[in-house]
Amino acid sequence: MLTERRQRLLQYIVDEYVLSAQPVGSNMLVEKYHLPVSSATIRNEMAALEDEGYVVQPHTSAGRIPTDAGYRYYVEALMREESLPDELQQTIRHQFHQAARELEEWARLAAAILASRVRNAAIVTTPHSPEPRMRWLELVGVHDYLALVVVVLQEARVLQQTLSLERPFTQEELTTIARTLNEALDGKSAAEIRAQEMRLDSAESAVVQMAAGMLEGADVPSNEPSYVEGLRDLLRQPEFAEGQRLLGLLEAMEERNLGRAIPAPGEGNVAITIGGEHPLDEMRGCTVISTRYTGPSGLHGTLSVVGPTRMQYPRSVAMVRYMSTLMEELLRVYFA
Amino acid sequence: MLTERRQRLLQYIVDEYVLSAQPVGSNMLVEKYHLPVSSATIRNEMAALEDEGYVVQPHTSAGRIPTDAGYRYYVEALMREESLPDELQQTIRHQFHQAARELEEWARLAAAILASRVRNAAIVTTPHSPEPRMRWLELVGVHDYLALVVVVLQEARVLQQTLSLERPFTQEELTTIARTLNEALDGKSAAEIRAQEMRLDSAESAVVQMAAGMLEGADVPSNEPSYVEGLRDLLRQPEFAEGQRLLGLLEAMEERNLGRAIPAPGEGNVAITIGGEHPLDEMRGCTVISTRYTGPSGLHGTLSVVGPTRMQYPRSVAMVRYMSTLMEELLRVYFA
DNA sequence: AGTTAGCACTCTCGCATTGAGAGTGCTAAC
DNA sequence: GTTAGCACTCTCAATGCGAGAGTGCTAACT
Repeated sequence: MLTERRQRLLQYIVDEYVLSAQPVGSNMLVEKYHLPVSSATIRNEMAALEDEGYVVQPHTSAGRIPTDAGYRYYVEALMREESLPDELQQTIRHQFHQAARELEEWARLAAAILASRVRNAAIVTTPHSPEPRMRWLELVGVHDYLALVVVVLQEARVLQQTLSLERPFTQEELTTIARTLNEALDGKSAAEIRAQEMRLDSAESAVVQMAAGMLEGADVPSNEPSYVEGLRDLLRQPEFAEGQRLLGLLEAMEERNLGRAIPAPGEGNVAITIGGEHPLDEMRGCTVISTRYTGPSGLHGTLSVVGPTRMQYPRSVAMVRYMSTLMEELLRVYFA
Repeated sequence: MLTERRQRLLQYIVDEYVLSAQPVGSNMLVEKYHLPVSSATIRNEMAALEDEGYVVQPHTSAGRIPTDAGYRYYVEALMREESLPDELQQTIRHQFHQAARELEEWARLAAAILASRVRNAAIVTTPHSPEPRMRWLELVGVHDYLALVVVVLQEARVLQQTLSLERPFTQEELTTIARTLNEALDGKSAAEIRAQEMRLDSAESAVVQMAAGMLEGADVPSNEPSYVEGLRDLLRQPEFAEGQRLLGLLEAMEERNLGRAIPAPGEGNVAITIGGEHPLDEMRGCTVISTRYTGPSGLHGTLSVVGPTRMQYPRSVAMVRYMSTLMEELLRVYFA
């Protein structure tokens, strides 16, 4: 447990370093914050903080910068949570009301706003349900032997897939099949569809199989549509100036799934993963702040900010939190 | 018009520079290519090439590197077009046959393969038609006052948009409206729909308006879904090592539309835009190689490779060309 | 006229040196 | 517990230097 004074000191160091990206020295702190002690005292205290592992100096005779543990302490104990100014809330709200009334569009917009406000990358997944249920099914012929299977989920998400037919079907035939199946499958989940006993001819059975597969596929994390915005802002950070650093991050974000890179907090919480706490090596040096937003009937999605560990924590947390409540509000109204 | 020897020389310089990213000197050329003249002669010739504007030296006493004009000459006159080895063609073909039979998936895969083979970024737009036509329309209720309008285009593309209803509608009512409209609108373009005289109640009219709008929106370039792959590879190029260079490019590619950054060649041609030939400043230093692939009934899309001007032209052109014919073949079969 | 050997010239790059500046840790005194 | 003072360390920018690369030019050769 740190003394009161060391806590304040750590807080100053983090705040300063986040702002300037420069190691923070004792003199500077005394002057800037009008501390009632001399720089020598501060130096003693900083040495203590270093012993505890909260700060390091990049080299002898440089100021201190926070370690991952330092940020962690800051986040847990020192950070005072901000709330967004009313006018900013209004501005953002306004941007949403100007946007089209589409779930996808909202997610994209949320990512864009988040990224631009925290000046880092943001990732938002569109709302989806853990157990997607069928709302509507349609078969549209592309040509005699090929049909498009269009599935609408209860969560107002539309999936499509192509189905090869074993013999020519007319559109009338397809429509008839779709109508029959629609009645049988309405509101059902993939598991329920597969469990259901039905008398089906082979074409119908193929469609049912495909529909069930589509439902199952819809909840696989890699298929969760997500929007990444603000990579530019990330590239602008001095941490990524050489570009090679970002390369690893990009690969981590593109290839493997975001799911592994981004922690999934419980509802209402904001998860903060700092630097070395990440399971992925490429994410060292990065902090991810993420939360989960939920809507009616199990619908949920994730909002995250990705940046260097040196990031504006209070502001980012406030933004993520606010965007989350906003998305939840929008979802409630949408599915009124 | 360059003499035969100077042409060869330019070709060597381009080939070498593309490979090594280092300025090319006279001695090196004589040795590596066993030229029947001395390095002094080569120096004279290179000075001449420099006068003509095809090469420059980054500083006195460095070798020469090609200018944009040099690359242009190379592309026009010197480059011998490669064709892809049969086995590579087979490999690629195989990758496509393993993929799902979806237009979107094909475009994504094409971008990924293109990028990985030329080690640069690749952009592929999904096939779309210049005048999209209605194939199918469906209305799915989300709740009493909200419905999803799902439109399937003839090109097997599915659009969705949300429609606010002025009074509560049951799903039966919605289905009836959709059925009526389907008959009236089948195969029609946005213009034809708007021109058509119909007796409609206000709900039907709202749906028709929205559908027409969706059709129109589908061909706006900014809505053309496109897949960008291989940004990693781009970042790996020494030209973009500092990262800030790429930043401009990323912005150009994200914000304004790709349409402006990417030339649209006539059918069957491969357009090559080199460095300063680009209208956008951010693209200086980059070459874009792109072609258009076409399918049945006016369907078309674009395949492009984006890289530094120092790029493997023959190989890239061959890849782009091959992927284009492959996409065309796939489209033909798909819409058989 | 074209080619070439020879050579002076120029520029980059890596390396070591230097001095200023920043910031520390330590000690001894308050 | 605090602090003044000071030696110490390390970075950073500037400077100088030598090696190396590659050129352009000239004069001689075919």
